[in-house]
Amino acid sequence: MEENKEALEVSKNFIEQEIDKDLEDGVYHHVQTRFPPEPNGYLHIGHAKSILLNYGLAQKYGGTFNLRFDDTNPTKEKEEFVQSIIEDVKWLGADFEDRLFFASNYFQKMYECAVFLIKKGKAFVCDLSADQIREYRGDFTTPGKESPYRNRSIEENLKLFEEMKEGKYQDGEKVLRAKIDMASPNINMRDPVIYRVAHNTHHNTGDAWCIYPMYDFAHPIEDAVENITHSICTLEFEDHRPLYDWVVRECEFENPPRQIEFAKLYLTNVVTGKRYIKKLVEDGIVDGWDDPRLVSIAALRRRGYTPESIKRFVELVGVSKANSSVNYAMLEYCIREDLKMKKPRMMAILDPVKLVIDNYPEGQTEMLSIPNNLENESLGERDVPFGRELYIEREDFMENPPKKYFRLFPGNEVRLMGAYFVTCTGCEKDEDGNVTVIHGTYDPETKSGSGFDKRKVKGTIHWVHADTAQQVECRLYENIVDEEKGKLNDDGTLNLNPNSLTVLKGCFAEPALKGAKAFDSFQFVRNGYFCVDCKDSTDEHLVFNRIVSLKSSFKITV
RNA sequence: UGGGCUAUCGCCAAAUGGUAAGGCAACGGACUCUGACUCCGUCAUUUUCAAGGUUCGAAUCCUUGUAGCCCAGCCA
Repeated sequence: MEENKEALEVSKNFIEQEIDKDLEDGVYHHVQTRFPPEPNGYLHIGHAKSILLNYGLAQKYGGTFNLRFDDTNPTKEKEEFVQSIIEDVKWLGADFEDRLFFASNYFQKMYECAVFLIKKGKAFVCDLSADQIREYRGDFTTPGKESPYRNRSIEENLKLFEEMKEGKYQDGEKVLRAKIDMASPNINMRDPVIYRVAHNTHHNTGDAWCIYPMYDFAHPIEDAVENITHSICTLEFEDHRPLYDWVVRECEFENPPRQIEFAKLYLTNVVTGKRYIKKLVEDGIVDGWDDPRLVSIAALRRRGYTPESIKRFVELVGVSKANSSVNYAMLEYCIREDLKMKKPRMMAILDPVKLVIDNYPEGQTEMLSIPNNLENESLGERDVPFGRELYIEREDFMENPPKKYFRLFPGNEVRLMGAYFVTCTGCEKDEDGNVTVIHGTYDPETKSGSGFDKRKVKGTIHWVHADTAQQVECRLYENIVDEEKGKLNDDGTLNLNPNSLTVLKGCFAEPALKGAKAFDSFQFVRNGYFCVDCKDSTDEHLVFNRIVSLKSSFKITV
């Protein structure tokens, strides 16, 4: 038993090892993490990794986790996104309690920090245009030139910055820059802009400010103000770490936070990246941010993924600094794992063909009690009507079967799931040779649950009762992108899957799904797990045994 | 091309100088009232990007290469 426990214990990831070290060395005495999204879009599976990682660390170390909106750029941010992000983070189970913060609520503090830097001679107001600043910055191989405004007096800088704040200048006319090192091999350290003028209405602060701090200046301050210990972000910010450290040092914060970077999550066969998702949504290629073909949190939720399955997925994937692309099959595995014990398994027929049981009394209907989930008795049973005429899956019958075909063919006996054994006696066809009706006979002795064991059958098929079945429309969703990492091709195109949405009409479901209004949209998961569209009213899942295959791709330009 | 980072099975990923975990996928086989699930087995020893070196011992240390990712926004 104890051995088992140990085997199950996952080894610590590199971030946890770093935290252990910090705690041992007394650098920090607690752990405080945060998830700091900019409210400029919907969250996706990649964010889930960050959210669950940060929340998980806080939990493991007995610390707390904040949700903070990094809303320092009024031109991109919207209230709509704030709401959706809050909803998604909560749904994932990352409990930030009452610690919901906005970077924009720290604008005064950031302003004071900027003034403090000016007074220390560490920041200056620069009149160079954006283009000029770029020229002065140099490039990878040539060092930058110092701005002619770099050596203004502290008094002048203070006055000018105050005027920037008061709205005396147009957008782009002046900026505040940190005074660091124009010759640094790290371009981020070449006197970076830390405040710009932007006469925009902010979703939170309205028109209170017309100067806004840049990420590199704002983020370390946000972290420090919230007493964050470990500021976890993605790899592309590694080059910014020296600047992060510069800001917290020069602003003289006590117990400054520490930035640690990890590799983003990429999934094969999907579009990650807000930019591409946005394009797909705006071009109407998908139906919205929660279209089940996407991997936004909202889409995954609608598609039937549970928070637990996503959490499990993130744990399985692990954390490292190596750029990698996780196989989509891993995500599917996680949802199958989660669903197979928790959800009832009901029957539906996607491609129906009638099966008539000729020796079953005409007009008779009986209710069969079928377990909702054989592996989890606590999910109970449901009543399913059974009668003379049923629908079964077209591919569960073959007139001339190949070897090892265990389902229905003339002379073969199979079990109707939860019901009786039925032997195929033949079929009717139309003039084109398509099967229209299959005939069979059943054996009353073989009723499910009766303990009948005189003979066995190799195949079991699902069915619905023709008279009482619900006619439904099924939407089969595949991933929208059929390409590694969901990234752009060299020619600026994305490979899309033409069969990402297949609408099947004339499908039938058992009556128990009657309340499942949203049955009009459900999702192929893998090896037959389908779920009803969870958007509106239900989260029922169905089980099936067919696989939909991918076909060739077409392209769109993004 | 300057700087930063990374490289371990088809895909993730452990191993912190002591003799290559685990999961996904795949493939066998058993079981089966869902061809699912479950179970059992196989899956890095001319082995850790390559080539040298140090060491009793190297994925781990050193040297020299190679490949990939990120950076020249008044975005985050």
